[in-house]
Amino acid sequence: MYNRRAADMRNRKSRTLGLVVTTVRNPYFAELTMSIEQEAHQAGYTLLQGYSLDEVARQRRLLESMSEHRIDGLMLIPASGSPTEDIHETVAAAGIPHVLIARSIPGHEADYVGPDNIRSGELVGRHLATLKVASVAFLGGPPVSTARSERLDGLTSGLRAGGGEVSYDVAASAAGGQGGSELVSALLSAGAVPDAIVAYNDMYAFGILNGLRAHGVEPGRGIAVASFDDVPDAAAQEPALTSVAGFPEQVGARAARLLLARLQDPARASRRVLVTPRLVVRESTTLWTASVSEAERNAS
Amino acid sequence: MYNRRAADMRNRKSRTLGLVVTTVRNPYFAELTMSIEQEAHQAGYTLLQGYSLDEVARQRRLLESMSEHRIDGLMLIPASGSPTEDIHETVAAAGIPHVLIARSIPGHEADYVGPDNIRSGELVGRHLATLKVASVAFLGGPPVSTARSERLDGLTSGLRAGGGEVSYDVAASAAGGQGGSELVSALLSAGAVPDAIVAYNDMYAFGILNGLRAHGVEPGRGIAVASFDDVPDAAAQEPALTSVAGFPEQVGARAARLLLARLQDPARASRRVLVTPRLVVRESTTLWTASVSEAERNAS
DNA sequence: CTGTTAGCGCATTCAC
DNA sequence: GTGAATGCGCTAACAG
Repeated sequence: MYNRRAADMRNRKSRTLGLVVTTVRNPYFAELTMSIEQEAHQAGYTLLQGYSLDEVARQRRLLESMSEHRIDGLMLIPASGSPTEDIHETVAAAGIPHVLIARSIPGHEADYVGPDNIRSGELVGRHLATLKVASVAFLGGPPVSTARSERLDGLTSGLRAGGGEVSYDVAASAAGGQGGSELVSALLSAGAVPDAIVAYNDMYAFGILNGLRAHGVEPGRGIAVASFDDVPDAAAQEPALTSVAGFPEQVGARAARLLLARLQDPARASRRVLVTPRLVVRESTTLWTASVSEAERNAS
Repeated sequence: MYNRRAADMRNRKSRTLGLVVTTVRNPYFAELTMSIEQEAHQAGYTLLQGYSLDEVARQRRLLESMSEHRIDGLMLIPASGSPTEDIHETVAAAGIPHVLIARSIPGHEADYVGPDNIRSGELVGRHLATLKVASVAFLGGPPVSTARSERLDGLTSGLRAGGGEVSYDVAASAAGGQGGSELVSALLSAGAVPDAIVAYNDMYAFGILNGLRAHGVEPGRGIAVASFDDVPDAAAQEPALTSVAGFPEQVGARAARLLLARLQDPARASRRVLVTPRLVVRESTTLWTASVSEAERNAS
């Protein structure tokens, strides 16, 4: 049987790409991963995959290992708090082209593909403003993550642009390994009862829906809930979850193609590709609208 | 930087393992995959991964590609209907040790690790018999799959062993690309109203719960629903889903370790490892019990 | 056009 | 002990 490795060694390439993601437990990343594999396989590359579990140490070992294995290029969803040195000392030092996905690394110049988190946040903010929501809490997400801060920034500016007064202001609490349910408990038992909760992503939102119920608050009606990613299960929640679609297949495909393009032309300027998001409005926020209008009718 | 590929070529090894799964959209396989990666990485191997999408043609291309890349060993969740020739002509011909996971290939002698599907089916069968369920429909799953037929066989024998009379008998309909919701529609509009529906796995079961509601049947109370895998979301369903836990982390870890052991000793006899399942009883079946006792009380 | 050779980057072997 | 040659399986360049 043909030994491609020997041939590749002669040609000084490996026909192999690396993909490091944090986890594939999140359906968004699962979809992203499958999309990338499709694209890579179609282009004649095989995929070396690893999971960082969002731990920089593990990520570093994976990057070293993949660099030693001489991947031709790398796609990486950076673990939160990834030091730019880790990338430099491993892949960059070995001259391996790479594209960052979904999260960028501050101060690290590189190709990037991800959903447009700022616009995503704005979409949610404007929507909530339309509902006359007066206080919002932002819950969940890795403590340090560009995706998280972008979504939060977008949310804030969207609320303002929508003309809503956010008196309670956007209280943001990140997850130190906690799930949505625990975050809600912490929020409510601190005495805070916002009109709406915006979750970092659907995984947190699902926990938040349960957490609210556990505290006797009817999710959607008592407190509006919105989120990001629009994973398939979002539509199946009770109440169905308002979420901003992030199109993981598109993000994955464009990331893979961007890397392939760079392999052709290593000198090209680094690009930043933002996938346009779409807000999908469902009961978890519209129910709250209804309750407000009711209250208003009662008041007048 | 150290070039492991050159070293490996000299040593006639690649320190690389292959993993081919059908999809990682199913959380069961996602967990399995992550568990395998952990184990492989810890043993100093990197993982070449591919998704067959349950298509034999795609699987074949992946196996060829991985064989050419000289993986030291392979872990495979066979696409349904995989011909044993495909394995032989690719990995076996190249002398690559491999272990099959979750599904076996009839007539193919190889290491195997998976949940004990027969016992899993029996657990569900006995449970339903206890509830005095008199008719059962088995829905979903790849048309040809050892996992599916094993679960079905176990279910049937479990129902019998539990002393239940299964008058409606176990009507089994496999999924030709259809989801749980469509399968329920087909079943009900054919005039069949079983006491219980057993799904091939949780993914189908989730669709079935929705399908039942769409047809005005309250899932759990009107028709009991049980399933396999016990994915995290199973407990979060409304009603919470009775399911047989299949412990994907355990299956993955044991598969990886079995492969690593074979790499040490290629001559050893092939083994068949079955992970012991556990039935997790929840409302989707216990509600039905309640409704039956009520009906009996009313009758007497 | 077909057959031979040199070298990709290592580890192993042999000579010194 | 240190240092130079050999070969893993290919492909490209070269010679016949």
